[in-house]
Amino acid sequence: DRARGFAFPDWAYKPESSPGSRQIQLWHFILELLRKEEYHDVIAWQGDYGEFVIKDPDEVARLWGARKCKPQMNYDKLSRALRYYYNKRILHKTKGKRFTYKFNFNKLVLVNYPFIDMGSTGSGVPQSAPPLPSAAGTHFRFPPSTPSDMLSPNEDLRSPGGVFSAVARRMARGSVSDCSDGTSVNSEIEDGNGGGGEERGGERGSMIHPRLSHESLFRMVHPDNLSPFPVSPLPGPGGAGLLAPPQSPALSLTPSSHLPYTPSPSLSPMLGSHFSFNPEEMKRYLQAHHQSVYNYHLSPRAFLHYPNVIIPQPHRLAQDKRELGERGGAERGGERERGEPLPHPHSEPPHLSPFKFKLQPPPLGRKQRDGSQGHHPRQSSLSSGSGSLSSSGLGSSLTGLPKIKVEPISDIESEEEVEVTDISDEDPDDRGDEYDLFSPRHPRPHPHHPNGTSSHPHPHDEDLDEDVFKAPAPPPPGLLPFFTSHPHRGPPTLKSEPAEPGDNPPPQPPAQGQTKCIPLKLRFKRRWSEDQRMEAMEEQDDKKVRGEKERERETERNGGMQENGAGSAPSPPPLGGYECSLPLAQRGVNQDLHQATAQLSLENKDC
DNA sequence: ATCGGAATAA
DNA sequence: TTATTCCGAT
Repeated sequence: DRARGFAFPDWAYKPESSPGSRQIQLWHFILELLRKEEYHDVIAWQGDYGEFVIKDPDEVARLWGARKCKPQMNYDKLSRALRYYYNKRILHKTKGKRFTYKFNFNKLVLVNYPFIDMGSTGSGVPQSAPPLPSAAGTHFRFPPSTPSDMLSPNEDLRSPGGVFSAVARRMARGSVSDCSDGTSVNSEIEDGNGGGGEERGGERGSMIHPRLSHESLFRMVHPDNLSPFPVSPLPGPGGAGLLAPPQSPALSLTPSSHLPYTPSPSLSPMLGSHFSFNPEEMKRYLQAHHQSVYNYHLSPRAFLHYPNVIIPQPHRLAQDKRELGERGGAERGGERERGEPLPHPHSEPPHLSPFKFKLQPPPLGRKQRDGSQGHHPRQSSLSSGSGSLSSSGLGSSLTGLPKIKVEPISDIESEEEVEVTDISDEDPDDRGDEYDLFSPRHPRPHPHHPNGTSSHPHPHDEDLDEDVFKAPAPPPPGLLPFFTSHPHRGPPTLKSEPAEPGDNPPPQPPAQGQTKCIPLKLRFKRRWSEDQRMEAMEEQDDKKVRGEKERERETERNGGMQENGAGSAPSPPPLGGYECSLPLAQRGVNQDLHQATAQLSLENKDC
């Protein structure tokens, strides 16, 4: 079964119709390659955070083809697949840079996947490298009776030899090359017997906790065994250790900040109620980002996995700021703030920018879809001063809503395009489970950002990445008003139902401006560029806040927690000097590459 | 190079 | 559903 032999956790595989068959997805594969030094001449992190360059498109294609047993694979095809990620917002293209794409790692990832270690070990890793999942972090403590028991007390979790390294090593085998579906070939993980072996020899010796199973560890991180993040476990080359290469030094909440990385989102509340973390930090972190979280309709459910995490409530930044200042220390654990949803800070009431809604044929083959629909409105477009969406029938019918594509009429930039996808046909329960919350499959954008100034994509577009979003929990049936036009003018805005004081976490706050409701039954897909602009704005705000409290925070940081200062390399001087150091052991690298490739061929023999 | 529609596969 | 394949457009 899959239980024992996966190179990647389940979520990394696309569920295939056929039960036993799951295949690695391209982006995981890419991440995989990016992790391995052997392939650094083929593909490597480079440039901004999350950015990577395919140095040898043909080779990458070849490798991909090998993995998928598609000998006819070429870059043209591969790139098409990559382009499909654009709308999924897993990737986007770095314009102007050949063969350069950018992963969508971002703060949302952090919010959703706090276990990702934002720290760094200081190894010469490119800024563009993503953070690694890690049990690291000083705030993190393994509860007794968890796999942590198996860890030596002194083990520095952050080090390459840390838990995740072990996990990763275990998970890693055979991941680079098999035409398998993850059900068969990769089953040698636990015992390290199988075909992989590439770096196994080296790893073997350093294997720290042989008894830790991927599963157990994984569950530690993710109760449901659903990792949101590419814990893609490719063991690093040789004994170097798998964490060696891609440690990201640079995942900061505010990329433009001078801080190497932000204080603590690295706190890793991964153990459910067992973990410990600095509430203050977490709070700050969350507060700094909840806005965007909400804007992106991240369901508070996402936090269910982290009981101690205060579910962010919509606040105004200024307010947050104040609050932060006030509460110096103690935290009331699970208490939540209940703030009035406020407009997005930087919402400008721009002139109305009409959208036109392209109705898209609803996906066929869905239950209620066919039979019940009186069918979608036939308007191909409509202008909306505000909330005209309701006229689309959204307000009255929860089902049978057509897919609509929203795009600003006035804006030539196709990047402003917004797509609204109806999901009314989905079973609300489907999204109920947390898995979905982490699922990369359901991009959700939000209303067009009013900010008109940032319409031109800067060449140096800040690397404000977005992540993939998940639809929020559906509101109690029957309570859905939907789009309500707001008295104010402004771009069409969506409104969400005010939270029921009771149990249901508050739905999304306005994404912006005097925005309102977002039909919970809608999912949005939007291009990054727009998100980025949006994020950029938020970043500004963050920075503002940060700046004012910088000193204070500095103090807190040092006092309240050691971050990664203690155990391992102090804040590494990470940035810079990676690309330059790339052409290091060209020889060795190539050798490794050959080796790997050879092995690849070997393992693929059964294609 | 890059993009994305269309048809199709698994 | 996620690619794969093909391909015309930019």
